[in-house]
Amino acid sequence: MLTIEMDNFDLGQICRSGQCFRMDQIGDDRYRVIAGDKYLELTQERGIVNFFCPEEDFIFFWIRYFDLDCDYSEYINMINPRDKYLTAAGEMGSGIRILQQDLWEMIISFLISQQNNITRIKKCIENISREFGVRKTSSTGAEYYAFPTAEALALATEEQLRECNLGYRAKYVLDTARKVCFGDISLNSLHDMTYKAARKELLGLYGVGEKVADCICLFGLHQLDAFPVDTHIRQALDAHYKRGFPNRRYKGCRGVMQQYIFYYELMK
DNA sequence: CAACAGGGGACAC
DNA sequence: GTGTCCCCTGTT
Repeated sequence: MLTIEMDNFDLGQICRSGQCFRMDQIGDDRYRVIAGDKYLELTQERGIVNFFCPEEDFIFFWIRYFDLDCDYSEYINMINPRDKYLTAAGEMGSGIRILQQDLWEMIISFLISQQNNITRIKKCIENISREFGVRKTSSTGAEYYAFPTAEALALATEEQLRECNLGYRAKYVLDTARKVCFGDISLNSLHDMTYKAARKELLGLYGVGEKVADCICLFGLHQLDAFPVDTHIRQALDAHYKRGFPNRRYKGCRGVMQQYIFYYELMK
């Protein structure tokens, strides 16, 4: 077990913010995360966070995953004090982090997310992981299924994916898995692109529209300027930013502000 | 039982 | 850019 003390870090907020569909609260202060083929349980009391994993995984995986090298008070302090709405949102979600999740996992997860609610998205992802992912045992002895690889999903049939409750999204997932396998799109190269270029590339995938592309950029490529606009954000923007969101001021971290707004709308 | 909405997107005009 | 269909599933 590893213990750290961390500011602007709240597992409950991160969990509820809904960026990770495989993060769950499993006890009063205890959470579980499955990311790629990795498993982690962790607890938090105030600023003290306990990671139940080998030190190696913490250093080479979870630090990056939870963006622990980044001081989020800098984002909070960037908020215009005269913007009462965003100030309140930042206070409510001050412990949120933009997780650095796996690109492939984000592409599939947000393909599934369209016209869908979080409970069902989670079920769908557990279903495809159970069907097509590798069964593993964590260092703490927990059994879980890794997120399925592109190769595994490319070999699936649309019917099998529909049985995982994906509905009409099954064909999107299948098409994308095959494109990745055949090299029609290089996931590695997306990491080297600008936000604009990566977004454009992602929009070429069947089933990926602007909102989904921005979610993938934000959570899978850590492009912090990506600003996904869903129905909730749309309503918030219409209500509080009738002359448009101050994009100039928050250039480079618009996605962080989006998360504060999204969480605030969810929780207030 | 029917209606409806849930973190959209494709496609045709 | 607007409208229409998609036709999924859980909830009301």
